[in-house]
Amino acid sequence: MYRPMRCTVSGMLVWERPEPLNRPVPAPLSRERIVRAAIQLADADGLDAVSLRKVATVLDVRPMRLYGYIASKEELLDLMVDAAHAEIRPVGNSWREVLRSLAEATRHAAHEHEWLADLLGGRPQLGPHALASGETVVAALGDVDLDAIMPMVAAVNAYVIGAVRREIAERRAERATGMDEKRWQASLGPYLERTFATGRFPALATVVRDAAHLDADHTFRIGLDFLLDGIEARISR
Amino acid sequence: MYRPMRCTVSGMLVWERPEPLNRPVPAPLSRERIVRAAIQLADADGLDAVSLRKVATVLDVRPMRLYGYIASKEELLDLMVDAAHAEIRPVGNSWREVLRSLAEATRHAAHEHEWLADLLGGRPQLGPHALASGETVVAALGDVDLDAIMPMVAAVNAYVIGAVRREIAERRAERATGMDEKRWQASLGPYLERTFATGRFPALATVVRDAAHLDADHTFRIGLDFLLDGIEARISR
DNA sequence: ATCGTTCCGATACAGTGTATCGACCAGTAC
DNA sequence: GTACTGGTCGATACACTGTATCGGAACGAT
Repeated sequence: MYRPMRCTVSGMLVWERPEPLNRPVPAPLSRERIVRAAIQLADADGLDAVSLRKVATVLDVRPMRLYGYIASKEELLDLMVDAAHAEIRPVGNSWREVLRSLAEATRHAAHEHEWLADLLGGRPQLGPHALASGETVVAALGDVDLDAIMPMVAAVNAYVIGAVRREIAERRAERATGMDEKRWQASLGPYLERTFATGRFPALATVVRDAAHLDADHTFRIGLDFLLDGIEARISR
Repeated sequence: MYRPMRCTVSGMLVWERPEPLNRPVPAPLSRERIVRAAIQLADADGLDAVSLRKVATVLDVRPMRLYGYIASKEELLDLMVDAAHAEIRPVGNSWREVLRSLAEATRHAAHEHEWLADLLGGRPQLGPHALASGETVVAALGDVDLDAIMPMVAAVNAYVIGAVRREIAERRAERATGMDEKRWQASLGPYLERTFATGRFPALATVVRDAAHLDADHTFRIGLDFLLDGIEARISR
């Protein structure tokens, strides 16, 4: 930017040298661009692929430049999580609809950004978009007893975080083994089979072998229904 | 070990040289010792303090030695989590007692090993101790409909994971700010106050300011009660 | 004694987050 | 025009990470 044009490469005068084509004024840096670049990397190759150097490279900038906008990598991760919260917009008329919508929207966001599962619940979420989600939910719970609101929302959030984490963890495990051998029987099936064959976990073996296996959607919704039913029972008491 | 004793340091003959004092045969390496060392580091300084080099140093061993016992750092973390599951021994006679015990025991373990909160739910837990916990729980649920067991346990586990994560995250935030300024009003209180003063989150502000604030124990138990109530309603239907 | 074979672990590599500080800039005074 | 100054920016450096590689030592067989 401040650098003087001392680049008379190969002796050509300015008049002969063609205008540099693809060197428009690089869009000025901003937290938003940084976070977008980081999210793009994380979406593509997972959270481990997010390094300040790679982010800087994507933005065609030197790494230390980023420290003008964020104080540490952790802050960048916080910003990423808050950006994800921008996509979580619960809707609904009753408290039950809103809480269910909150849960589904969070799960949906984690499906689109698997790295979110690694970050959710890891640090307090106080960014503007997270607070906006909270505001929407709480506002829709206007007819609920004031002291009951926090516990309700906290419980639903806790359930969602745990459920989504396990879901994503399993999805990754299946991808890691199942990609190689079509069915995820590859290494987990046999391993469990062998382990159960030892007879040390008879009850567990029975459940895993004989009980109905629900898919991820149903499992999530059943747990959520448990919770919402329990909440309903308590607040209408 | 195989190295010949070529260390006639300073020319003293064997007869004059004192026996090396604190060099007993180093207890033979084992996964258990490695995991214990890793847990010791994590308990003391958090998960980030666990590096293969530091673990090796604690065991007075060269880093690459560890790869004879584990294939990657990730495996070490898996072993740590399974070791933690050894301390999770749910008890109880009814399904409700057992599930509550499972939840409380998991929470207790995470309080003693905060790093557990970072790892819980991050990967499928299939180690022997984790399976043993599962076996205990499932065995105590013998009188419950077979197809209902998995969803029940999964829901409780999901809730616990999310609740514990948030709890530990908040505890850390309080420690980080509160240690410096006695009360955690240090930076969060004022920040929230300022944010709410903008009037953009009126409903949230009302709840945070006017609603009763429960402590961590109550919050956890209330959410758990919601869930258990909901489960009870469904299975006795 | 010599040759394979095996396996251990020192070294090396490619990468990380970030502290430091020299270089360079605009602005001011003369 | 020149000299100085105050402040900012980012190249370099540092300490550290997980792990691939492969020279060489140890051992069994010939």
